[in-house]
Amino acid sequence: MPTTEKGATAKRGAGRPRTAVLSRERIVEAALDLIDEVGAETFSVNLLAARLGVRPSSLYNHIAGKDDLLAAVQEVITDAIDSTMFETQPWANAVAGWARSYREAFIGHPHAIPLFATSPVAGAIRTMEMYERVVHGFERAGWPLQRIIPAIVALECFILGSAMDAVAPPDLFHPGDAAEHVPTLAAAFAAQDRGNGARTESDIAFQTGLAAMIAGLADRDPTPEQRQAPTRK
Amino acid sequence: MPTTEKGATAKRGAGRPRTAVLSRERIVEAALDLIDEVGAETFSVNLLAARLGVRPSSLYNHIAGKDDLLAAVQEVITDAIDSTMFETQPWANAVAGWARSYREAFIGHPHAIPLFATSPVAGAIRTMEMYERVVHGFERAGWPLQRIIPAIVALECFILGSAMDAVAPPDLFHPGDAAEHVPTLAAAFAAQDRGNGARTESDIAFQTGLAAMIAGLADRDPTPEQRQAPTRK
DNA sequence: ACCTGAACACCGTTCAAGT
DNA sequence: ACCTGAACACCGTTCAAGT
Repeated sequence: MPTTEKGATAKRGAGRPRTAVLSRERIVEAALDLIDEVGAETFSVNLLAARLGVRPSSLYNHIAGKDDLLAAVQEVITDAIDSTMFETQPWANAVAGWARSYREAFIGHPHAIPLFATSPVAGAIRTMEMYERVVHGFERAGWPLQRIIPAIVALECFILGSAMDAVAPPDLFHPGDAAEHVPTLAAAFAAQDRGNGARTESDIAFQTGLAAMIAGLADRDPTPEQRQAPTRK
Repeated sequence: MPTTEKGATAKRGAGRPRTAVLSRERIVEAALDLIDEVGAETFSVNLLAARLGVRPSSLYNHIAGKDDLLAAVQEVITDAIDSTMFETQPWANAVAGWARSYREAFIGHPHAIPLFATSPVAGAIRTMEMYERVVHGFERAGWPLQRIIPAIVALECFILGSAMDAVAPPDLFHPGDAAEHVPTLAAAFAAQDRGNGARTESDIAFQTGLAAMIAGLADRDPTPEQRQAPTRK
């Protein structure tokens, strides 16, 4: 309903309209909505144009092409990641909060994950600023400078992998008919800890892995802060 | 060179050839080769047909469609994952070896990772057998049954995320022109531990994260085996 | 400046017609 | 049974023509 403002339903003839019906912002917004609805592989420029009530060729007055459009969509998503906790909280808490926010930003747009996990962040200034805060948080916690980037990259690998997992069809590896051939797997599957509340299996695996990774990172490279205040219960 | 056997260069007329020029196996093999070469998004059925010296419609005598073809390609890749170490080695060593093999199987076919990370493994019997071995290895190491699946899922999230990272363009987050605005990030980037040998930044991040995760998992849920023989140096 | 409309070379898939 | 060839409804993109 937000796309209809004033008589956008009437057919437009050729030529420049009195007031522009498109803008880069409106296009990027609609693209993200469409990706969320139909998925990255179903998404197409033609489909987006139809959704905007416009000819496909019209979009090229505002975007350089599909790649340019997808890069803009990516920035919208990463803008939702909260990294301010690195300025206020102890290291382990900040990492945990940032990781959760990071994962949730991509879970909010599930279909976009495989689209962006491998594409570069060329010139995304706000994304850089996020990393600045994160690195600074590690530094203040006493981490030796040369080990910060590998630790952050490792965390991101886990976070993005977890976001993909959260989006995958549930019970991806359910033994099903083959249960007799793989009895131990079937038993572990049936017995698995599913938590007590609204947490999904993917949420539980994420918490398990995140806690393990933070503990392992802190343990392997202990800092004064970590030694005096181990945050795991 | 393995695709040319006997005069496959000559043009074929219409009608059934004396000996079949295609087979499901040959098609799947060629599809994986083509994905490796041109990437998942450039890959197309038409392109594959051209590579096989055949009309696109010919493929549909052997495959049900593109989805069926990609599922078959996926099984070829996962077959390369070695999980036998769970039958011979202590838990931490087995997990580390399996994880490395898992990551390498996907790194061997980089362009296939985003293609398969979210798609189901419907009826892939050999994949199930791998999980049977892995779960059994956890069980023998003393893991409580209900915690095994979440731990394995967490490991897989990290492994697949790491494989994607290994494939991404290097220095994805290099500050570049923005170095002045993000001085701490720039310093950490310049100082980062790049190892001494042929290891890439992605390899180092993987080893960092894997060691942390294994240590964290063992520490959080200690088993007799882990307590008596901590394998981290 | 910003939209339409026609065109281009693609894409995955179907199906009748050949042998 | 297994390939060709023509056809279908798509895809991303370009560009002249309108206003």
